[in-house]
Amino acid sequence: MLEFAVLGLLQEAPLHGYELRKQLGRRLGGFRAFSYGSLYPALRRLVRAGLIVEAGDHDPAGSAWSRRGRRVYRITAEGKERFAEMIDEAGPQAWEDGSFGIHLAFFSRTPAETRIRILEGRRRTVEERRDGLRSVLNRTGEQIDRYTRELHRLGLESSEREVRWLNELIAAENAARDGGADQTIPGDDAGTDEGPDFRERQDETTGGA
Amino acid sequence: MLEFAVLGLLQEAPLHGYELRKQLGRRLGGFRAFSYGSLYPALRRLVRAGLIVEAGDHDPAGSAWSRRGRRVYRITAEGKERFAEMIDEAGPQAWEDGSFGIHLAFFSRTPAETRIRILEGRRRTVEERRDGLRSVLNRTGEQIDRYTRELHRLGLESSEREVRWLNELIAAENAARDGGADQTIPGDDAGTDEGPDFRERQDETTGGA
DNA sequence: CCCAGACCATATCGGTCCGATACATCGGCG
DNA sequence: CGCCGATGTATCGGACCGATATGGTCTGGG
Repeated sequence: MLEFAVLGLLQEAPLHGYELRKQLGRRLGGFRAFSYGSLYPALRRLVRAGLIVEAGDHDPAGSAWSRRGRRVYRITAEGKERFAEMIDEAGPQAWEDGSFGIHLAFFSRTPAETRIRILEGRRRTVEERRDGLRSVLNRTGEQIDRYTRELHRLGLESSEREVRWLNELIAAENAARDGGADQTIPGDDAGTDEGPDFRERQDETTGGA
Repeated sequence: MLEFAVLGLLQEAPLHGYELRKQLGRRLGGFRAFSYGSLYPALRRLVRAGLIVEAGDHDPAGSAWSRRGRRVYRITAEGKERFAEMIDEAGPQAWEDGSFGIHLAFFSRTPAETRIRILEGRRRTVEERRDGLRSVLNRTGEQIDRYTRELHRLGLESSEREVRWLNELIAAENAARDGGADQTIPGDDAGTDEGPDFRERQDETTGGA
């Protein structure tokens, strides 16, 4: 997953580790974060696989200095190929929370068809969770712990909200496909849906910013 | 974290690995899940540390059979002690998403004082994330990717929602402390708090699907 | 009656990722 | 001038996941 994200970012500009991590954190909006303990080994793996190369130190921002010790990486042709493959391989794991966010963060490099496939897969996942929670909350009159119940309630609201959000995105994708290059989200008529709010699942971690 | 959860669950009843995992998943409402690859080694660790012991196979449900091969664990006195200590040690990591959910799932075994400390810590964490996202969304007119932006929007809404949820819980804790044994969530007036805090409390049901 | 398929149950292995930490350099600020 | 905070690379131990292996037991259908 990290490797996928790195490949995606390097496609836009050559970067060094430190910067890569910051950008990634920003891009994912705290949805997921990666530590150096993951990043540096990943970079080495990617170099070994020939998907990226260590480039000379061109400071991309054109700043005056060229710090010693920093290693700037650039994506190779094989890297771009591999990235495209990975998008295409987008399977069930892609709708499982962590991967979903990362895929979404690189959606502009993803064919529309795949985008919809991923969004719908994610929706299915979240709907299942939502239904499970809903039935648990409805079923039991009073056998479960109050705090557990609150956790369920938060989870349910989150799922409902996320489904709604996904419906908006899916509708926008369809509209864009049919209509043309429209970028705005339609008024709403994702319909069929309910209330407020979302929430992610496990993980999440902090985030930069 | 897993060890904490196991200790918490075994405090209610002796269980074997498989059942432990199911209960844990239910209890956390999908908020977090643990795999056998984590669970079994954890159980061995806990046994080695003397916090739990392998008990004879009393089928707790009183079912007729007593499956061969299953290993039922019971918490020891040291285990209970350790669990209490762990609750007390609840530090910053406890408001970081994963741990928060687990702590909350065992809140009924947590002293009210600690409960509030954890809830407020979590609120602080979420508020920071929320504010970060909010400023990112406000600041940039049009420099970031549409999908990234959507991710941010979802994150922001969930943070806002969670802060509100936390405020309800905190208010309930305070009310319970002042008032008495009241279990219901009061109208609301966490006071001193940020912005728009109205909220309808309708019972969802959401009809549909 | 027997076998298939679903669920119960324990266990291990390889791998990803986190958290802490170490160690340098650089730019300011008092 | 000395210290601090950000920049930057790197490693190590450990937690946890996902796939997989290996069996046992229950249920039901032909």
